[in-house]
Amino acid sequence: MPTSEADTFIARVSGIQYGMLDTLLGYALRRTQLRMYEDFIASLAPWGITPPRFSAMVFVSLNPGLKLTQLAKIMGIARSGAVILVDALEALGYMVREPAPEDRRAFSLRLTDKGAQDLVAITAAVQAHDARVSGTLNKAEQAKLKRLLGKLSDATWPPPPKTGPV
Amino acid sequence: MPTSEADTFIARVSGIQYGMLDTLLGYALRRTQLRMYEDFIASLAPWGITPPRFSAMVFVSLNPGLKLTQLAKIMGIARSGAVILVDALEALGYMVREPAPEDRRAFSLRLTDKGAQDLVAITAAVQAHDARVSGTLNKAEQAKLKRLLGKLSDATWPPPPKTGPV
DNA sequence: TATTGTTATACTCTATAACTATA
DNA sequence: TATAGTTATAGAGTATAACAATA
Repeated sequence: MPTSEADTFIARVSGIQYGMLDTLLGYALRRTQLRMYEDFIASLAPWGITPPRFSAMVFVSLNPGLKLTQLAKIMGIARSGAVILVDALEALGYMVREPAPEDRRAFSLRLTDKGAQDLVAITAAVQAHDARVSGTLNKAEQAKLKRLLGKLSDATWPPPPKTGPV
Repeated sequence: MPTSEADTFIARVSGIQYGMLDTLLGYALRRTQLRMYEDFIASLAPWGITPPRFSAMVFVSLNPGLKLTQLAKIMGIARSGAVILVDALEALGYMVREPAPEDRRAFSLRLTDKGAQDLVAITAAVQAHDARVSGTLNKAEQAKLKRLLGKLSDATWPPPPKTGPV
């Protein structure tokens, strides 16, 4: 959420030269994502839900019995990060660790009843947020944008060259 | 850059249900931006340049005499963040604070000779990174994607509703 | 030996608030 | 009084590394 001194939203400032920044896909992506992330936080503040927490709830909801290590892998974070994430969702009363029957080292994750119930409203709020922001574009544009982002993020990219300063 | 245990890149895991996450613009944006940010860091590692540092160098280069407070506003960060950013660029020998003639409280920022020189190579590396990643899409798709992102991020969004848990 | 979850620790990036010197 | 830059401090979020229990 915007705060007193610093707006996380990178508003365009008139009279300032942006130069080649305006030609970069990465800069456009960064501006958009930063602003949308901020709107997500503001929209979900009543539930204490952040984007990673929401993703974790959805994954556990649709893939019950998920282990911490699997969740970490799916979300692209370290296991220690998954521990903290699950701790937070447990503290919110949304998730629990249960002993895994087949592996006494591991825990199976599942949503609590409260978690499953609240996830309905949370999901609706997330969808409303996403639709409200997307509403700036028409339906065809929204579909096009999602398709292009999906194509870009799922593609194999050539590795960065090993070059550097002379 | 990918590390031993945790890939920051959120790779899609087969056999996992993603549910409505795959319908969200925000999720697609997050996945793409995270991966591209990581590629930027890897590509610019030889110079110690991160996306915010690059932006700051470009802004100061094109808008010489910029004050710290202005830089903070342009970049959407707090003044204390701008201090740290400029400190880092000063430590790299790329930027200096100069007394502002018209206001003895303020500093004018400018690039050092080294900063201006290296910015040429750095800019080329950034453009190469951006083009390499964008190369997954054809030229028309790249243009379309940038246009849609620009339209989305520059638009005025309706504010989040004040609703919450019952 | 390898893996699971955990803890300890640290680093980055961001923020707020209080301070100082000017305006 | 208000503003520019600074400093102190803290809170997310991320990481690595080492550990105990179990495979």
